[in-house]
Amino acid sequence: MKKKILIHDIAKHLDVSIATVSLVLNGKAKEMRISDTLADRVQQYTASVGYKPNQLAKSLRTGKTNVIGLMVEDIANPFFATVARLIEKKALARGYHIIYCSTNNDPAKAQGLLTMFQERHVDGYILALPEGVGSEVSSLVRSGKPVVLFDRMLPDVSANAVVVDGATGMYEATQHLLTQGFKNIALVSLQSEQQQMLARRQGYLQALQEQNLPALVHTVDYTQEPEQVVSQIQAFFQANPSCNAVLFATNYLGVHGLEALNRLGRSIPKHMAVVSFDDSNLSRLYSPPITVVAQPIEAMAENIIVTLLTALGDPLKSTSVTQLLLTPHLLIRESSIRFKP
Amino acid sequence: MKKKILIHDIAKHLDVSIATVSLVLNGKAKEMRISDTLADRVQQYTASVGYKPNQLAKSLRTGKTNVIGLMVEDIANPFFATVARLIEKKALARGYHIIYCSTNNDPAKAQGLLTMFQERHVDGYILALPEGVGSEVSSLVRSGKPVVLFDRMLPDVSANAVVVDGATGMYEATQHLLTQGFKNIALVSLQSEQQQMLARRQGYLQALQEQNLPALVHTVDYTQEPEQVVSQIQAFFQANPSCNAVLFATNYLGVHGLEALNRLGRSIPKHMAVVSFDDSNLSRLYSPPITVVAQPIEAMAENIIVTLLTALGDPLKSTSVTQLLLTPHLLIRESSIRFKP
DNA sequence: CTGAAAGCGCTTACAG
DNA sequence: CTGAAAGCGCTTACAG
Repeated sequence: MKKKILIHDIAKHLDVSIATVSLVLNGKAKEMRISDTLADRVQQYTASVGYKPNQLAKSLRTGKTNVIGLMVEDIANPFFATVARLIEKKALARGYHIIYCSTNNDPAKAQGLLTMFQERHVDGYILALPEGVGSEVSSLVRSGKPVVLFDRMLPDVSANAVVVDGATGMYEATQHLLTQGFKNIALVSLQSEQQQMLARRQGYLQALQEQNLPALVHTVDYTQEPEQVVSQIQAFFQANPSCNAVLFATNYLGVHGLEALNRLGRSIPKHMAVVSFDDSNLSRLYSPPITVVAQPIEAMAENIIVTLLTALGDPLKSTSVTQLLLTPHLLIRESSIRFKP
Repeated sequence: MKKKILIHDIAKHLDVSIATVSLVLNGKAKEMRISDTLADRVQQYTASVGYKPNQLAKSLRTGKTNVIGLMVEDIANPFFATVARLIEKKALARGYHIIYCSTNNDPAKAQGLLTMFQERHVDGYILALPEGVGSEVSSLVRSGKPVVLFDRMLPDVSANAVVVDGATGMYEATQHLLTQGFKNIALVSLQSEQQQMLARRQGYLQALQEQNLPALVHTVDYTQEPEQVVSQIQAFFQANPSCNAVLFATNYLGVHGLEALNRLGRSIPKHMAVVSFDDSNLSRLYSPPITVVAQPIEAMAENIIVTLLTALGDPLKSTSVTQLLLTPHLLIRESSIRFKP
């Protein structure tokens, strides 16, 4: 770590003005008709001494930080972790860095983090938010800041969004179970009015309705301890002995649901057919392997970052809102195939 | 989003000098003997208008950003994701924010990210690094920046570190298998000279040596595609038919190793006893549940953040280096219990 | 107790 | 083509 070298030092050494150095470094040499010879000398020298402009000063002056704020529900959730990793990679390739935060689905925390992002002057926002922060996001969007919602939209908020068509995903998953001959299909979902949860439930309900079959929905309070969640799901299965197929609306529920079935000694798919939302190592390697509605994570990440960069590109064009609905795909595995003894 | 309000605005409105406002806001009112009455007025007013100082300007001036750079191998790896979430939470409670990055174990990428952290003027560094960046880290430490290495140390680098005693963890795991009566125990590890990998292997070797039993180590090239990793492990098992117990040195290897055993139709623990490093949902819920060497993640996160904050507190005390070796614990599950027909 | 002023390190009109 | 100067928004000696 040598002493930090400043633009002033390099200007002095090269015997040119600070402006010249700055202009060259910011690619405005041509524009300002600085001679190629001089520009080259500046480039050479700055590279040789490894000069790095102070980003703080630069940001203060230009109002740009090259930082994107990314808010997820829980960074330790494999779905969000994978999206985060892909976004980070793609953003980095475009010169942007990512600050992550987990909201844990707490609106107060999400609000605090939103404020923090503003204080840090992030250039753009990528958000998977809990309910109850609609007005904050609306004013953020109105202020002209590039915002992309993902995983879930917010009711009454007109912002860019990249989400998966959970309704169709669940509709197809339910139809698949029906085709297999199951008639008593339950849905285990969250006690949440989040848009993506409603959509998933909606797909399930529609498929059953079309066949005039009864629905059976159990919602779990996710603020409880994991242990409680498991026993709650256990109790639900015990209270509904005729139910022989179940859809878990999130991978979080899938994990705890499998544990519950385990404890009850119900074998899959013999006693209970299972489909979960989100693919994972667990689903793939479980015995039997679990059928899942897989989200197109790579495509989500790509679309999120492209949408955000577009908005960053023309801040004035913020009047037009892009909302993308990506199609998930059903990965059929053993857990949902009708058991033939 | 109203117009951004500045310290100048509030000074004018209160008819005091900018300095007064700044001093009060930074808790130096007493020190500068500003009257309580005035101080209160300032507090009241700034709170009422929701004034937030521009962090960029503040940082430029003070040289402090309240940002900590966290570098992990892969944020989508459950171990690192969990550590990251805990660190984020604990840091936030102390007023620090986290920037994460994944190195993917690539020294060039790690080096680039290190430079980026410096450009962003992070106040402190929390690093799980690949091999080959020792000199960069050494000069960082020498420059007086607070650094905490975790998960793995770097050879010849004298820096704060919080790591798990993998040697003991693996030693105990191997002993457990020996106690169960297994004599042909293999280790599947990574083609890597990273310190924590060497330690884990070392624990395994020592346990076998004490019993005069032969070791059987297979190392996997982790830069390959997942599919290749699986088939490589498969081939290893096929080439060593007498091997009836295996230790996987990371959860990444555990996942692929289970897949390999699956494909070979080897049942656990009947044909092959299994122990993996790192606990996970998969290990817990697998059939049979997998015995693991679990890292004390919560304790790691706490010690990391405390060590870093201590270093941030007295930058001069950077002469003393804290290196913590935490003890992992063996969670014995069915996968390693000698099969009794 | 308080105000005027320098300075953190940069970018960018503006005038030559 | 290039230089002097203002200004991004703050903090903090320094002088009163």
